[in-house]
Parts: sequence; structure tokens; C-alpha cells
Amino acid sequence: MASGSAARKPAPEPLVVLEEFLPYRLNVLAGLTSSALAQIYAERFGLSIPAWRVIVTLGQYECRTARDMAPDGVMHKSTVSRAVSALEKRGLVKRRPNLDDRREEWLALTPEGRAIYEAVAPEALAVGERLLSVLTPQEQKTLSTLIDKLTRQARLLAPRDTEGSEA
Amino acid sequence: MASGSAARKPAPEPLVVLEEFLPYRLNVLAGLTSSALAQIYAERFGLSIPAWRVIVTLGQYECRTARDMAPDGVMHKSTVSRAVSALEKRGLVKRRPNLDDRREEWLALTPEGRAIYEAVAPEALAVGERLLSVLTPQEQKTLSTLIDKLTRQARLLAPRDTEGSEA
DNA sequence: TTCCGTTCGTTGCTCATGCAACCAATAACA
DNA sequence: TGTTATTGGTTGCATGAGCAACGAACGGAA
Repeated sequence: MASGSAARKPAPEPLVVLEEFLPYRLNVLAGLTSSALAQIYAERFGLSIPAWRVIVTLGQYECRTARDMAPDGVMHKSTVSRAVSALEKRGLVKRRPNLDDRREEWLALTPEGRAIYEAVAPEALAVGERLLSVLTPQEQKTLSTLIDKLTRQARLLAPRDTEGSEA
Repeated sequence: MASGSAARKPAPEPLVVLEEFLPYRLNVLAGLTSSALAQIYAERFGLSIPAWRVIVTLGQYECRTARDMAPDGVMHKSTVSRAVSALEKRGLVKRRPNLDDRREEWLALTPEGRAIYEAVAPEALAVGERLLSVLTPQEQKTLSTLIDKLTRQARLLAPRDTEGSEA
């Protein structure tokens, strides 16, 4: 049929509507929330996002190696390495050699690091809460489930591998 | 694994559990999907994410200005500017001055640009579909609603201002 | 007209990030 | 024992993004 050869104003046929495209919408949402959080991390405490993740992880587990910082390869080795270096230089993190395997090092928060952790964490949580406050508890639970499902699937689709840690 | 004697002490009191923290999970998910898509954009067509967004937007609307590329300030002016320059240099986008307002320019896909659009779009959509395939239609609808609610809220919490595009 | 405030878009600078190459230590195996 | 393959972690390099400062063009007001 006449597939509209006329060059008129409306586009021939939009194959993708960006505002409805899931990956785009996820990116926008994630970007906005990052932006909201980065304001706290960066402006108030001088932490980058990787640094924040390291701090939180160490706050959770007390003692881990650099490799454990990116459980699913979310952060790059180099990203973690640099974040840890910076934190060590600021005296927020200390390293201790692991004598059982001298390739790796144990990481832990210093008292100063823990102090920052205890200062940032509640504020970050508050942002998370404020975000979720527009959802009912039931919706929150649903969201959590959906994110998990999608993340699992996304991990299958993404190249993201070639780097040690597989599921 | 090093079955070492190293004590993996539970931390005093974990204030934040990263794996349960919504912004973190959103970031991970968005990162994974971006990664999956970037593989198509980049490896197969040499497009960056901003470039892809420009192409898709022009594929949708035929003719827009650079400012319209970031409707909600998702991309920075400079990001759009550079993406457009690169695309123009590759002959995928053409500019025409807007005689009514010579500050801005009309942008449109060239035939070559449209060809790439028509090649990439279906593949990108396919990735989106494959992602969503783990959700039931009902879940997909729910997800869409939740994302919208969260995005609206996140936009209130994020600084994201001082830049042209208002609310 | 001229002056001022605003908006569209570009560009220089800086820094964060990803990749890949690399070192050191361990593991696997002949 | 030596020899090779893997793994934890660092670093050089190049690319990418944000910020801010800038130039150009418009709108409004005298």
C-alpha cells in the first residue's frame, strides 16, 4: 500500500517511543535518585558513589577484600581500587595484609570512617524512605520483587562477564 | 576460596544493607540494562547512549531542536551538543537554521541516519522485550505505574534545577 | 534605537570511568 | 620441582560527562 512517501511533519513511523522504553525510563529514574543521593555523598561528605558503596559495605561487614566490594561486578576492579586508595588516603579505611593469601588485603573502616558511615547512612536511608513514601507498603513489596526479576534477567542479557565472579 | 582463619565478623550494627537499598538496586538494574543495550549501540553501530537518544528522538519527531533532546534535563546541554556534532560529522543528522529564531537549529535524520535508526530500533526494542519477558503483562503494567510514581517523586528530591528546562 | 536580562548552543577544563596491560601471589599439574 | 594458568589488585591511557564561562540571538523596556 501507499506507505506514505510524502514527507510531512509527523515522523513516518516511530518505531520506538523513548518515554515508554523501559531501559530509558530505568535510566532516568536511577539517574535522578543518584543525583539526589550524590548531593549528600559529595557535597556534605566528599564521597563519590563508589566510595560510598565501599563505606557502606565495610559498615555492613566490618572486614572484606576489595573484590567483595563488587559482588556482582557492578563496580569495576579499577573503580574499587581507586575508591579504596582515596579512602585510605583520607584515613577512613585501613588495609591489613591477609597472611593466608598475600594477594589480597583485608579492608576495614577506621574509627573516622565509621563515624562518617554513621553520619551518612541515616541521611541516605532518609532519601530512600522519602522516595518510597509515594508507594504503599504493598507496592513497595511488589516493586522489590519486580526489580529482582528484572535484575536477574538483565544479568543474563548483559555482557558484564569475562570478569571472574560469575553467579 | 581461602578457607582461612580470617574472621568475617558481623559488623556492630549495619545501618544500611546495600543490597536492599532501593537507589542502589535501581542503579544496578539500570546499569545492567544500559550495558546490554550499549553493546548494540556501540559495537554494532558505533553509537554512544546520548547519540542513540538523539537518533531515537529524531526518529520519533522528525524535526526537533537540540534543547528538545533532553525534555526533563536527563541529558546535559553539552552532552547533546557533542552527540549532535558527532552525528552530523558522520552524516547521520543534518541541521537547518531556524529562521524564526536563529539561536536554535532544526535537527533531522538524514536518509543514512534513518537507515541506522531503522536498523537499531528493532534490536533495541527486542532487548527491552526480552527484559520484560520475565514479567506478566499485569506486572509490566504495574511496573510502569511504579516507575512513574517514583520518577515524579525523585524529580522533586533531586537538585536537577538551575538549568533551563523547568519542572 | 540602546541597554539589560534570558535563552540556545558550543567549547575548554577537569575529573571520573572503563579497558587493557601488568605485577605479584596462588593453584593446578606434569 | 618447574611450568603454566588463574586470580587479586594497581596503573597508564583514552574516552566520556559535567561544570562553568562564553558568544550569539531574542524579548522587553525606556
